[in-house]
Amino acid sequence: MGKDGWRLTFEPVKLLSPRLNSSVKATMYSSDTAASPSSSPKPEDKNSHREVDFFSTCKLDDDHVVVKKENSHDNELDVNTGLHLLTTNSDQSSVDDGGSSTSQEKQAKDKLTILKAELEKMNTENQRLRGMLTHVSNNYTALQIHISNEIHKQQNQIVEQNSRQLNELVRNSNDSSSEERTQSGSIKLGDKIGKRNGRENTPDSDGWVSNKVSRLDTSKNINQPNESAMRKARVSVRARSEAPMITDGCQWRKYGQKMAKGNPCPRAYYRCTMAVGCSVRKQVQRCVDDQTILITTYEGTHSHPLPPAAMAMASTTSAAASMLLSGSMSSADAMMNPNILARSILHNTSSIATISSSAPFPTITLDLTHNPNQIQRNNKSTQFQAPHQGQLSSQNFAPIATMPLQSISTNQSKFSDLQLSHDIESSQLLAHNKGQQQTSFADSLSAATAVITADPNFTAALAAAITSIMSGGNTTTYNDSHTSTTTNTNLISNNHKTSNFQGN
DNA sequence: CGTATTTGACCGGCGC
DNA sequence: GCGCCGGTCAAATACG
Repeated sequence: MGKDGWRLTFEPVKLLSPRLNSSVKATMYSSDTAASPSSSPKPEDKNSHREVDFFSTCKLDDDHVVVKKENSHDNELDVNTGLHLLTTNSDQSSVDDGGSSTSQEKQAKDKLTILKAELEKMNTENQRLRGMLTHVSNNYTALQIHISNEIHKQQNQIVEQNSRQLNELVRNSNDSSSEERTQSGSIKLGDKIGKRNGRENTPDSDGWVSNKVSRLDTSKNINQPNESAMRKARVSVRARSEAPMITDGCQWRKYGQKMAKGNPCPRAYYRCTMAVGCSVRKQVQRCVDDQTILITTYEGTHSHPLPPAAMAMASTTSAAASMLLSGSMSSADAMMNPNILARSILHNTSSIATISSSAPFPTITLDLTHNPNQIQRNNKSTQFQAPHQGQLSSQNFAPIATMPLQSISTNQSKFSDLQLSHDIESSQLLAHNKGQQQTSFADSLSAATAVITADPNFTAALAAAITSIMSGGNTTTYNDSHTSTTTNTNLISNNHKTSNFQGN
């Protein structure tokens, strides 16, 4: 919008001061006639109708039509924020008008009042925009998930169709004596596919790991050789924290704890309790190498609105999971090309985000334990981040998707907040302020996830990594277990209806 | 007393 | 077939 537009739409702000109404209106009209070449007022009445035309031709929305209605307080809330750029000019014109009739002190008071009102309006507008941003962010995430699911559904249909066509070919090629037997076999295979698909789409399917995958499925379906290995994407977050669990804005209920092999620290299992049917679960475990590092592994997609505090983490995990799933990378491909992505991306960067190619679950790891200085210092060698327990050795854990160094540098000021270095952590521990520490971490994490998700380089790096894997592998397989990503589950028992917010 | 957590039992996958 | 392991369930317990 041009400068003229700003001035013209800003004029209603002056209506805050009734005393200035007449002069302001005069200014507005003069501005209208003099400085709106793009607008084309309809040649009707030159006063009242002209005002209507002015707003309409400035492409203002309904809110601004309201502004036109009356110079009441409602108007004050609907002023375009971009117009503040001309506040000085407009104020000067107002002051000039007033200066001719009142003292300068009164002018200053009026000006102060106007500025205060404008400040309030800006705050209001800021909050409104913030709300809109949250809303748009929510919609974006939901849309992304929906698109991903639709793609998977379509691919699933293609797989099923191809399977049936293959069976028909086999049946037709056989002689009449064996036709019946082959046909029954085809039906069985089709039934299996259908049953599997049906189960994946039913609410009963487990949104978590689904260890109860049928053996028949994995052994008989030639199109899905790695189904059991591609159940679901996980997003793992590594961060330094003394707290037993990081604060991510969601409500969790602990439902189990196990001693995992190779780690003296127990692994805790949590499920989201913000909604009854929410399938999101997470595992929390301390790193075996450095027990100050807390590894939180998320899986699933929230089926309910999230508070702003939880949006950052949820957006990050769901986006990362969607990206992983849309890659449709077979585990075998990844295992055979453990470093292909590392080679395909920048060599001289340290890992901020890593994708685990190890079976059984595609896992993306966001490492928040290194400060940017360390990252840049160590950029010579691709630093391996200790994998989540159960993610095998470094040979199998390929640090493949890395944030470009330039991106890190660009966002260094932001990342300096999120990279919880030892120094910061130690000072916080010395302060014995655990709550403050966790709040700081939550803020840092929010900032981190916001930066990560907003950074196109990060997305591009992940996309390039996945594309590289897909193009590098000989087989492009689709695993319909992806559809379970957003499938809700009823496994959560009814006695879990209440929850305790665990934000420390 | 209601709710959350703990913890042993159970289940399924997987390797040998 | 057996044992190991990860994940989940659910009764027991703790807690406010």
